[in-house]
Amino acid sequence: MNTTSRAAAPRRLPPEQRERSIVDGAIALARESGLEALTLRAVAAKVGVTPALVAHYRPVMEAFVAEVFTAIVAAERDEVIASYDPALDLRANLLRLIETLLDDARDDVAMVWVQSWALGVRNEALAARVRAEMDLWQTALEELISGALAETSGAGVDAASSAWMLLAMVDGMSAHSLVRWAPRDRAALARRTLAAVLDVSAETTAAPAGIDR
Amino acid sequence: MNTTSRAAAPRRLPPEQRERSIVDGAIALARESGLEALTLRAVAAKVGVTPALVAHYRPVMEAFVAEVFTAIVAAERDEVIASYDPALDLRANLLRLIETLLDDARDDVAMVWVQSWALGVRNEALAARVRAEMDLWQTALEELISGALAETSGAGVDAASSAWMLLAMVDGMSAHSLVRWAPRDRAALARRTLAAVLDVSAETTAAPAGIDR
DNA sequence: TCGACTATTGAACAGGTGATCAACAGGTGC
DNA sequence: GCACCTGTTGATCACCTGTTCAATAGTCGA
Repeated sequence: MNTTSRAAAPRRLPPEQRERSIVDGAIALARESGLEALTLRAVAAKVGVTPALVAHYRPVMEAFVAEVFTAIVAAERDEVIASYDPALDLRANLLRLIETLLDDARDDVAMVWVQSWALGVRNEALAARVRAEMDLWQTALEELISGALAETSGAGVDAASSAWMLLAMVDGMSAHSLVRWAPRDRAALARRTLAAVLDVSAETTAAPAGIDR
Repeated sequence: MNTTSRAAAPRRLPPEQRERSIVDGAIALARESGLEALTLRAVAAKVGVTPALVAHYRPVMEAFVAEVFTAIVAAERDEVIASYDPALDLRANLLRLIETLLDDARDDVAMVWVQSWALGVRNEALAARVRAEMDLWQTALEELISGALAETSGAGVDAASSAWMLLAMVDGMSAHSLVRWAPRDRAALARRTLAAVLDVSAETTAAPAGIDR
């Protein structure tokens, strides 16, 4: 009932099925305990097989870590981006997006990201995947932002660098949350973050909850 | 001429001197290769002594890592804060500060920070030190920012949350730099970052324009 | 039913980690 | 010059890591 959550799998599975089982187990493990917890033996225990079998399906652990990273963050990105609500304007959607990314419930993915930057220093395969995923985030955000700027009167604001700043800010806050260093009101911070990035006066939203001063 | 940069130390040293030698070696090693490289044997090799001697002076490695972290980032903070130039106004000083923090030359300290967040998940002693250092940064920045806001017309901007955002943004960019994901012009980004945090129109040069909505 | 194919295992390897401790040896005081 | 004190070492422990490979055993087709 702890780490060995999955019962020992049936003795012999078709390769595709076993492979999926191992990859899924690794993804679940990384979500729970971070990318650093992805050891051959830990994955094997999680899935209920021998370390040698994990090594059989994923011979190079470094590459496996990179693969798991991509699977996790790509899924998250798809999910977050897909939660776009056409009924709302772009600015409201952006705010929702930031709130989602800063949500405590996403601390598992935050841990994966932070560890990916640290591990990327010595795992170049991982670093390349990290850059690719960040490019995708940057592109997606830039698109949303330039749309939001067009809605409001955001002339003179560079959407690309806004996206860059937004990513940096969200990622920085994620990193901080790993050591539990966070401000009291994350929602207020999300609004302030958006305002800062879109370079508008702090209180645009007519403040249903005044941010304070 | 490589990692064993220091010649083997004289056979027997007074404890304070030996201790300092070991701590200094560990700090140098962490700067070069990150906190994760701080192993008993690596530090010993760096200083030119036996692993057992390192363990003798620092019996618990986890605590030693936390200590080295504090030494490195506290020194950096002191240095950066001390480079305040009274001849310039506060905003200019803030800009210089951001530029300094984003400078490539500080990638070593950036690596220490990012690894500290990742390691802090499992090293609570380290996490506590990290929070303490971040508090000090936050306080120092908040002071500078509130001063800058008083100089210019920064009414309505909350200095505390500005400091928070600035830290997040700088830290996020540091994390990104570890996997070499960075924009071309860091100086321009520093200006844009400052403008965003102080909540002023994006292009202070071009559009001193009215902040609309 | 039996053979072939192959998924899976157990065991071992070489290398890494932090930590411990009896024994050695340099320096100082007598 | 000798003895004590203690800084320092070498060896060893238990445990971790990824990787390899011969041997086992499940399953399917003939």
